[in-house]
Amino acid sequence: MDTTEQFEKESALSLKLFVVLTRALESIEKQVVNNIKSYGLNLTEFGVLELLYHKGDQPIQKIGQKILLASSSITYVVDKLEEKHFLSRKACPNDRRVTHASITDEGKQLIEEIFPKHAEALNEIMGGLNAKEKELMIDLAKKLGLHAQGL
Amino acid sequence: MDTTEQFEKESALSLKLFVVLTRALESIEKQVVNNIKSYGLNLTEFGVLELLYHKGDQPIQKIGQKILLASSSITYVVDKLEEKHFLSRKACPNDRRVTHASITDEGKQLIEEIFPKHAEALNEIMGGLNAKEKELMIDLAKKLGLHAQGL
DNA sequence: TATAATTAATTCGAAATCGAGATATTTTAA
DNA sequence: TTAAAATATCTCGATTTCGAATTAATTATA
Repeated sequence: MDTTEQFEKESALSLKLFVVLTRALESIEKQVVNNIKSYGLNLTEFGVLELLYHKGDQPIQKIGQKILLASSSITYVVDKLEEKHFLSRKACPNDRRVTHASITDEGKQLIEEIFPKHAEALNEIMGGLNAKEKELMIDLAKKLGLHAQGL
Repeated sequence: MDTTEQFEKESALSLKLFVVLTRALESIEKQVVNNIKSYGLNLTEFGVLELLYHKGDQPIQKIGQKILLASSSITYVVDKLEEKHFLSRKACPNDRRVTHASITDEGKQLIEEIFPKHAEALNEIMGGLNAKEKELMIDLAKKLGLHAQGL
């Protein structure tokens, strides 16, 4: 096989991988969203609350980095969660440009209720793979993500 | 290891897989979107055009099934593409409920220009994995997606 | 120190997506 | 054969996300 052919084959694989991954994640997310929306949250809101619950108070801008969301979008999501009383904004004493988002007791209570069910549902949704395969896929996804991120 | 412990471990893996996959695909899509938007298309529009180019005319509703989009959203996307003269609607002679979407010459020209570059870019974006790993991941993603879809 | 560059959060308008409901047509079944 | 159920598309209003521009505060630099 010459180099051109080699390259064609590799490209076809990359394309295929992209399509298959996209479709798989669409199906998975559809399920997850369904589970979470019965608690009045969307996936982004859940992600933000979960982050605050497990990692503690965060500068608003840090949240955007972790959830991969534009700064204007975080403002919007934090507004929504604040309206629902699941988090509160707290001025940062060191740097007056910064606002911290902090999960409320009500928010904690919600996450403590949702999270185990979310984990269980996710486990069913991911039931197409066994433990070994999941570990394998985690490694592959990490490699893939790291490379793509660094471009 | 007892069954509870087993289950906890499996759940943790599922959770991790979900997070890692989501992050990876976010990074990948960000790159792909950047490449495509320089041609005035978003990812959905590109997907629709590409489908029509490679699979021929399609009933509007079929498009939604393949791209995983709500019927109201397809109407919107097809409107956009029609405005840009990349596709046209054609009444179905057999079933008057149905409208076919058909790629125009202008649309074909665009896809013929974009697609090779898209494939090449995607190949770089996916450069974190070698061919064997890609094949492996394709299989895993297929399994995962099929199972999630069937729930 | 004064000025310039950077950073954090917000506002605003536009785009993309959804779900519920409407309309037209076709298919099923009583 | 007619009435009921199903199907395809579209309209409409609401939600979520984005990018560009704005404001305020901090840090770097001349």
